[in-house]
Amino acid sequence: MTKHITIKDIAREAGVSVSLVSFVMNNRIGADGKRKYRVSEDTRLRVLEVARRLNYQPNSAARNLRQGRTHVIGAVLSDMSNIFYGSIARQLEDLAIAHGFTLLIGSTDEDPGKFDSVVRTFLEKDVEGFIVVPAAGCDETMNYLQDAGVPTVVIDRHFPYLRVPNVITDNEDAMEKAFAALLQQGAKRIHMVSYGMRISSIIDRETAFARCLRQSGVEDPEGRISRVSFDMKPEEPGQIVDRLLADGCDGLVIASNMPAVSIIKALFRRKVRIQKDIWIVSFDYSNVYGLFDPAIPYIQQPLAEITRKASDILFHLIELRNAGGDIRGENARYVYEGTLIQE
Amino acid sequence: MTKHITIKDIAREAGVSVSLVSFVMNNRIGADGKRKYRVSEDTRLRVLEVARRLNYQPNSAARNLRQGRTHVIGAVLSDMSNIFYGSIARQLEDLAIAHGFTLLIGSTDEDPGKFDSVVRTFLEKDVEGFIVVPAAGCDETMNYLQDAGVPTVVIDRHFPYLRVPNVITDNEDAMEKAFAALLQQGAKRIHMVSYGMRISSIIDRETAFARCLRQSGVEDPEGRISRVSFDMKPEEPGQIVDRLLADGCDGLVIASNMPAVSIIKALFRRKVRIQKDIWIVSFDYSNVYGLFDPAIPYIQQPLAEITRKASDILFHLIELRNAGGDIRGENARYVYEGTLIQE
DNA sequence: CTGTTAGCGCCTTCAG
DNA sequence: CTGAAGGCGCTAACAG
Repeated sequence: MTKHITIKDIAREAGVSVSLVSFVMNNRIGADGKRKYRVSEDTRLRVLEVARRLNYQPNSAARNLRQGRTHVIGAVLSDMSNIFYGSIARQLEDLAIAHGFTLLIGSTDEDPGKFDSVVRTFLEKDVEGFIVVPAAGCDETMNYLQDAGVPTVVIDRHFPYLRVPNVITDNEDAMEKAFAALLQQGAKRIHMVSYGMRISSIIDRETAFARCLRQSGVEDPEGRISRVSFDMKPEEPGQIVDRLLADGCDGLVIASNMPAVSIIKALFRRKVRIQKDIWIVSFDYSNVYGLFDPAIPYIQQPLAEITRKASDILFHLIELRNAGGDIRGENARYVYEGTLIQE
Repeated sequence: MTKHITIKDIAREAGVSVSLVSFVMNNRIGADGKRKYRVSEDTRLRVLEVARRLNYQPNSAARNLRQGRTHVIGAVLSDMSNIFYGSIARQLEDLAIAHGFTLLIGSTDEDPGKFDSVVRTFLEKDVEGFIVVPAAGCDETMNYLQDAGVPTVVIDRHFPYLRVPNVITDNEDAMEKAFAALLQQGAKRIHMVSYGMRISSIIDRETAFARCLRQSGVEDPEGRISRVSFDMKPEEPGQIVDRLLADGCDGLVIASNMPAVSIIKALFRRKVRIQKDIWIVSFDYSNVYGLFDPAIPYIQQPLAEITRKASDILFHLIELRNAGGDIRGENARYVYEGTLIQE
């Protein structure tokens, strides 16, 4: 059992008072270039020396209690074992560190119940703010965060009735790019494989897809959209592929990387020649796209920009709030363009 | 700025003392089926009602300070945007929640400097224990954790000189299985692509590979091992593949999923027919393996068992330590078998 | 069954 | 430039 060293121990050892130790430890240089506290160089060095010798570790619980701050933020994501969210988590981690914060990460599995429980847990840990990917049906929790004035930024999706800052990709525009790529390949009978989840990113992609189809003279776009569930059952991809093939589909947009992998495998097993018998364009990176000739193009979201912007906003809100401001009402929306990539 | 409700507010509102409120909030039922504190049902309900009405949120900083516990553990991993570690992180998250803990996750990028800085940050946040994937060269930090008696479990790798509990896959055995699969396919000239990092998992796989080769009559196994760096440069895979092909390689073990994807892509671009001109067996899951016929077999590590065992041990150590025990010296080692999977 | 009280470690005014 | 002292919110003796 390690006995924890406190500033008291240091004070005794250095022959000064606890407050002096505290002064030394927090002697940041203010905006005016002057030090916050005036301590003689002599005692400063002595205290520092003792602290190092005793291997002093400040107790954050005490500091948190005293200052009402934790320097922790929370990221509430869909599932960090999915590479898309794993990358987001990783980038947010680096950004948090750069701002002197620590990042808590929670997965919701697109379940509003889990979403709520992650948020409550993090709130109990006194996170100072959130970056969230809201699950479908989590309105109540989001409203709570908004009403409570907890600094929160929504990414990846938008929430029409929610007045919080929002950073996303322009999904309708992205779909138009994907669709155009298929047309250019000469695809005549284009289908889409989407998610059943009613979240804005997916809905926007579907909306744009339907519009594109109509512009190509298709009257019933809905008949060209197949949907898989988030926790994909093993038989789903095969069933969908059979339906697509029966309909003579020769061009396919897939709305996300997870279903893309499954659909591509199902096609592969049926000996369908990908990028020959059927042209595919997908959303979000997967390492399988490069294994075809030509490679499967995909829409790349500017995750670096998105995470960057989101964390900038969040840290700004946190500052604002700590300065006593009311942040409710801050609800700017930032939309970035996706890029069609072909490896 | 939300005014925080404290037990004091509740006490005033409910007309009782703060301690009674505290009793009510912490009135867990002990192992003996009896409550820890005796509070009349009447006041209990009244307090609970007021707490709910005022939307009371306990202040964890104060609680942490008082009890010296945070109910937070840290996972120090290589890079959570890699699916292998992302899955581990995700499973550890669920296990932590199940034990009433919250998980902090940090990435090291296999850099001992980052490793150290993540550990220090988490220590400052008063984590109660660690599950770590040690980077090569992080001995100093690990020694510190060991000496300080911080509950720590090492996974994925082992550290010969370190006396902390360890949960890993039997990598030598796994390599034997992988090698046997290649022999069975009739491969005559077998190579290995490995990582340059000197971490035990990789070393063990290389050792077993060399042994297998020698048993097949190859005198210079080292000449059959190519190594890529962790932050793989774009040209590396192509250069390695060219070397393999020049040597007439017809069987290949790849020591990890990340290089596997790159090597497979490089072979693909050179029109080498995978599982025909050259047989591949890999380690750890990737979704590209299933896109070949037959699928590329791979060694699957029992991550669920490993994370489960590791967290069981960790929570046990934490309990022990909180009961005043000295946990230094606990250094059991648990080794699980990998499985050769072919989709 | 209920109330009083003493800190947990730290920061920060207020005096000297 | 330095020291003393109060208190952040909560828990756990200790009294009643």
